[in-house]
Amino acid sequence: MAGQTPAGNPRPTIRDIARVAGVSKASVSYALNDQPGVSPGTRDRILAAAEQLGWRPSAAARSLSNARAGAVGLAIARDVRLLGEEPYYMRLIAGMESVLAAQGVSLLLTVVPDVGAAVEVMRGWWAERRVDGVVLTDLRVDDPRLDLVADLGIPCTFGGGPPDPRGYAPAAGGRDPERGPLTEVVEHLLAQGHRRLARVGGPAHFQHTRRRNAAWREVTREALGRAQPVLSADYSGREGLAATRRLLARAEPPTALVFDNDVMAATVVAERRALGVRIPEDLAVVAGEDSILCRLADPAVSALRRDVTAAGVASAVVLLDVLAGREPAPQAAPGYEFIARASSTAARR
Amino acid sequence: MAGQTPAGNPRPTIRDIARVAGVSKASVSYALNDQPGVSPGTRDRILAAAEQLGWRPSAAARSLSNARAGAVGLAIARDVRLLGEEPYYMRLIAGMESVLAAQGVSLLLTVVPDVGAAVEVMRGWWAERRVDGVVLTDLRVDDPRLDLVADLGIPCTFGGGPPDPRGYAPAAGGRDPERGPLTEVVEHLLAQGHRRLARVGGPAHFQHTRRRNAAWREVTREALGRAQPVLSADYSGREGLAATRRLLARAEPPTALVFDNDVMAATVVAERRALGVRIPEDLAVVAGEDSILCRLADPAVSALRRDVTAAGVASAVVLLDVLAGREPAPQAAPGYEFIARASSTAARR
DNA sequence: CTGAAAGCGCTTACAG
DNA sequence: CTGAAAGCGCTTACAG
Repeated sequence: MAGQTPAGNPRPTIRDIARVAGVSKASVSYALNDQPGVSPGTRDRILAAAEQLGWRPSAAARSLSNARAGAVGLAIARDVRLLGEEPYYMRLIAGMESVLAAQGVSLLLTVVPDVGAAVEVMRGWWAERRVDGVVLTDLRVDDPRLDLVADLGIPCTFGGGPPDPRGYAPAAGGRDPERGPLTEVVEHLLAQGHRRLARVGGPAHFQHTRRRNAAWREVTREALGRAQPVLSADYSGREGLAATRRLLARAEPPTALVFDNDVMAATVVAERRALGVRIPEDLAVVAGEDSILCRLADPAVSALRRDVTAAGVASAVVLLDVLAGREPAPQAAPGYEFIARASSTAARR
Repeated sequence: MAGQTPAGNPRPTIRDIARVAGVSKASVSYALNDQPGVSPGTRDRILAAAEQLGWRPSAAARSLSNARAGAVGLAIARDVRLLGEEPYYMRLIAGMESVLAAQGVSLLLTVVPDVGAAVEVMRGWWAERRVDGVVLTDLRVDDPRLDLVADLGIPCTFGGGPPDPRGYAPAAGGRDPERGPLTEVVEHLLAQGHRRLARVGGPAHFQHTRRRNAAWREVTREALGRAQPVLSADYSGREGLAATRRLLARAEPPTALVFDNDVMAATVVAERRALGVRIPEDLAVVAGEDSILCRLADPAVSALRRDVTAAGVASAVVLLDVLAGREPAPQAAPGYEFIARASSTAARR
C-alpha cells in the first residue's frame, strides 16, 4: 500500500455540489461558509449535497483565495539530545493542538539546532505563506526571532512565559507570576530549618531564567534579609553537578539547592555519594520542573509542577485571537503545584 | 507586534519576475523549476530577477496546480502523560525533519488520545489535501489506520519497525532485526550466570511488541532449551511493577528481567526495596530502551540503545521515495547498542 | 436572494 | 526556445 498512487475517484469540488443542488458555485460557497446571501431552503439543499458527496474544502484553493494558510508554525530550537529528556515540548504541543484542531488549524513543526536556524525556517514558512503565525518558545534576551516577527509583521504568541506580550491577565495581580511558586519553595525550605539557600538556574540568555533569577533574589531577600546566590547551568546533569560542586566549596555552603529543571536536580541526587553529601540531611534538593525523573530518584525529588499543557492551550488561544484580528483574551498565569518529597523533607530519624 | 496585521509591501509573484526579466510567466516557471524550454541566458536573467525580488513560491498556489501539498503528517496516538515520559517521538521527529526540511517538505503534527482519533485526523488531512502522505507509528495488530491508508490510497511509511512495508534491506539478513539486540542481551545475562529469564513486553496489540515477544521466545529457546516467559504491561511503572510481582511470586522465579522500555525498568529498580530484592544480586534488570532514567537509576540500568533518530531519517527517506513515485531505497535495520550497567552486572564483592 | 465573472499565484500542454 | 491561454478549487465584489 505504501507504493500506491493516490488514485480513486477524484474528490468532489463546489462545482459538483452546485450541479447537484442546482445552484451556482457562488451560492455554494456562501452556504458552506455560513455567509448571508442564500435562502434557508437553498442553504439546506446545498449542505445536504455537500454532505452526500463527502465534500471537504481544498486547503490549497481556500488558502489561495483567502490569503491565509490555516496553519501555524512551531520551530523548536534545541539540541536533539536535550529534547529527548524534556517532556516540556510534547506537553506544550498537546495543549496547543487541543485548541488548534478544534478550529481546523494545522500545526507545522520543525526541530532545529539553534535560534538562527529557527529564524530561517520561519522566514521560509512566512515567505511561502505556509503559516499564518508562529509560536515562539524559550525566548532569549535580544532574541533574533523577535526582530523577525517584528520586521515581517508575523503574528505570534509565546509558549512558556506569558503567551501575550502584554503579560498575564490582571488576575495574576500585576506581580511577576514566577514569585508565587518560588515563594512557596522558599517557605517550605525555611520551615525545614534552612537558612542558606542557592539556586541553579538555566542559561542567562533565556528570558524565563532571568525572570526567575530576579524573582528568586527578591523572594529570598524578603524572607532572609539578603538575596541568596544564583548560578547558571545549561540544564544538563553535567553542568548541574559542576554548579553544585562550586556552591558546596564555598566558605558558607548552602544547605538547600533549587534547580531550574528536573534533570539537574535528579542528577545531583543520583550523584550524592560522589558529592559527599546526604540528601536531605546535608543538602535539600528541589526541582523547578516535575517529571518521572523526580519521582523515581532516591530520595524522590521535591518539585514544582507547572501546567505546561494549560500553557499550550493559552498560547494557541492568544494566537487564534490575534489571527482573527480580535483583541487577545487575557490569559491567567499558568497553574503550578509544589510537591514536597523526600529530597527536601527532613525525616529526622 | 503580536497584534499586527501581516502588512508590508505585497510579496513578489512570478508575474513581477516576468516583468523585470522581460519574459512571460511560463518561462519564469520553467526556469524556476529547472525545466527545459528556456535558453541559458534567459534562465540566468530570470533567476537573477527572482533573487533580486526575494521571490519565494506561494505554497498554496503551487499546491493547487501541482495537486500536491508539500507536507506530510504525523498523528501521534498516545496518552499525553505517557508522551511526556517518552523521548521516542521527539527523536523520531528530529530525524524525519532533517530529511524533510532539506526537500522543502513540511511536517504536520498532531497529538490525539487514540488510534480512532488519529484516523479521523488523517482522513481530514487527506480530504483537504493538506498532506501528501503520512507516517504511522506504533502499529497495532488489526490497525484501523492501515485500512484507512489502503482504502484511500494514502502514501505512507512506518516509524519504528521497518519504514518500508516490504521490510528492511537484505543486509539485515532476512532475519527478524529484533533478534540481534535480544540475542546480545540474553548472551550477556547467561554470561552473568542467569538461567531463568523473563521479559515484560508492551501491550500485545502493538505489532512491535509481538515481534519482540516472538524473537524473545526464539532466542531464549535456542539459548536455554526452552522459551522463557513473557508478560504484558502498558509501559507504565505501575504495570511494570505489577508484572514483576507476579513473576517473582512464581515457584521458580526468574533471576533476570528484560523490560520493553526504560520507565518500567527504572521503576522496578527504584522500588527494589518494596519488592524485597537486591539488584543485581537477586534480580538483574535490563531495559529495552535507553534514556536518562536508566543512567540516573541506582543501580544504573543496563539498556538497549536504539538509534531512533536514524529510524526517523529512514522513514522520511522512504516516504519521499514513495511520493516521488520511486521504488523506495532499501533501508538498513536501525542500529542498536547494548549498554551493560550495574543493574545486570554482578559486581561480586 | 441568485448568478456570471474575475482573481488568488502558480503549472503545463499547446501553438508559434 | 518563447508566449498566450487554460486550469487547479476556492472566494468575493458586482450586477441582476
